Amino acid sequence: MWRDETGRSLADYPHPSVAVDVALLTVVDGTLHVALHRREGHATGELALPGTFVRIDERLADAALRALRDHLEVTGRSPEQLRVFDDPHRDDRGRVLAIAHVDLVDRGVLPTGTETAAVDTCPTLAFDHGAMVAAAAEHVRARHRGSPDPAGLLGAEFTLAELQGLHEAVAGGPLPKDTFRRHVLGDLEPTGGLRTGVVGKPARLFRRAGEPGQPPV
Amino acid sequence: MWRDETGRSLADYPHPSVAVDVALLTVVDGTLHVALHRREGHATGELALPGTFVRIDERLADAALRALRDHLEVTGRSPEQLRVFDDPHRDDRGRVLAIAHVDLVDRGVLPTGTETAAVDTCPTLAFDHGAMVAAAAEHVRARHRGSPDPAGLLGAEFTLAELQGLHEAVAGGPLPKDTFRRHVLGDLEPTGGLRTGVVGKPARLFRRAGEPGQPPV
DNA sequence: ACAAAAGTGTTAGTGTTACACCCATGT
DNA sequence: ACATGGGTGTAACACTAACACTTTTGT
Repeated sequence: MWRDETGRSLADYPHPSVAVDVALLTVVDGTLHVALHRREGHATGELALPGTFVRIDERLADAALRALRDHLEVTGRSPEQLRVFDDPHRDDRGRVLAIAHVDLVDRGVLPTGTETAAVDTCPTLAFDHGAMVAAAAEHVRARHRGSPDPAGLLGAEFTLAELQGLHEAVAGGPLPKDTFRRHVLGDLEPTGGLRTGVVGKPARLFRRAGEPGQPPV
Repeated sequence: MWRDETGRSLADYPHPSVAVDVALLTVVDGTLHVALHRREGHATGELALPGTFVRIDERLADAALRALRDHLEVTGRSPEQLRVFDDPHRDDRGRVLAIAHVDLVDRGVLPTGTETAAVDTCPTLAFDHGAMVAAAAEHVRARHRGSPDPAGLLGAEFTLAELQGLHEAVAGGPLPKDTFRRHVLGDLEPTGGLRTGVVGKPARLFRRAGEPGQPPV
């Protein structure tokens, strides 16, 4: 264990606690929602993002996964770091830095009954979690403007209509059909399959370019 | 002071220390450089970014300013948060999370004799500071692709040639003159002044649109 | 036959790139 | 006069947005 010239280790100096919070976004009824839970312990009953304190030997990503597991019973995702929230009074238990994370998942990975709220009409949340939700929504919206289904919600194969539905839900409004198709087509390749069975012309299936599927001959 | 049900405060739980590090970028000889210093105390003699531990009641921005003042004698800037570096073994004194920051300043604000290194051919640095420099360079390059002189290095008035020189230094390569002018012209307004005295046609002076100068009648 | 959904042709407008050239000044 | 650096005209090309249309299915 390292000691400084006065014999103290790093932990002997007073320093902020560190928490992670995760804005787990999902699409419900065609609009972007965030998964919430009701706090127990401190601030009992308030709606909040799943979060936890970072243990001394834990990576941020692992702490974020632990928060999702403990508060929402969700596993196996990979939240992305957003930024640090550092208002000295954001938590009245003491000085706590919070590192906000985001991820976007299919509704199916949330246990039935999980509480969610639309990101654009979010109720008051504990701490500064409202600001985190806003930052998270802005983040995923920016990513979805740049590439088709960056979070891989749709699985390996999907139709252009399914993809457009997802992007409209994320963006929070309708997108023009023809422009949207031509915009994303460059990043997709047809699998050759068709989605059939419903009324209307069968839709071609696509996958993101450069993914498994048939490897090139 | 808040206590949990076992009578402990937050500080009684073992938790990571938190540091800030600042990649202070500047332009030297037409290329993007980063200001460095030689460490004293732990890791004596190694080249590193200016950094410091965050005090328990201090905001990240204030800690970053303190690091700049103590290690580089630079004051009055406003570094921007980049992201958290959290490898558990990045500091052999114990568990230390580092929140990297960036800023871009005129060479003139650095005391003469300040050590700098070109970001693209950076020597080995202490901790994971090499990765921070790479992230910082990518960040300012992205910002400079989007708007003219976002850091305000050039002051209130400048010619298009001066602006282009700055952007070429940041980008790390030449930019086509005519395209560059037309690209930035939408975000600038002419002040009416001319830069004269040197050989060649006098250059018009510009300012960023929506800044002091003459207020509209 | 008809509704529903997929998919395309076309056009107008806008932005990008690069070539070439003209303009105003100091020496 | 001429070198130096500032500034612009123009044409090819690509991208975007919107309209209207054709195609292929289930009922």
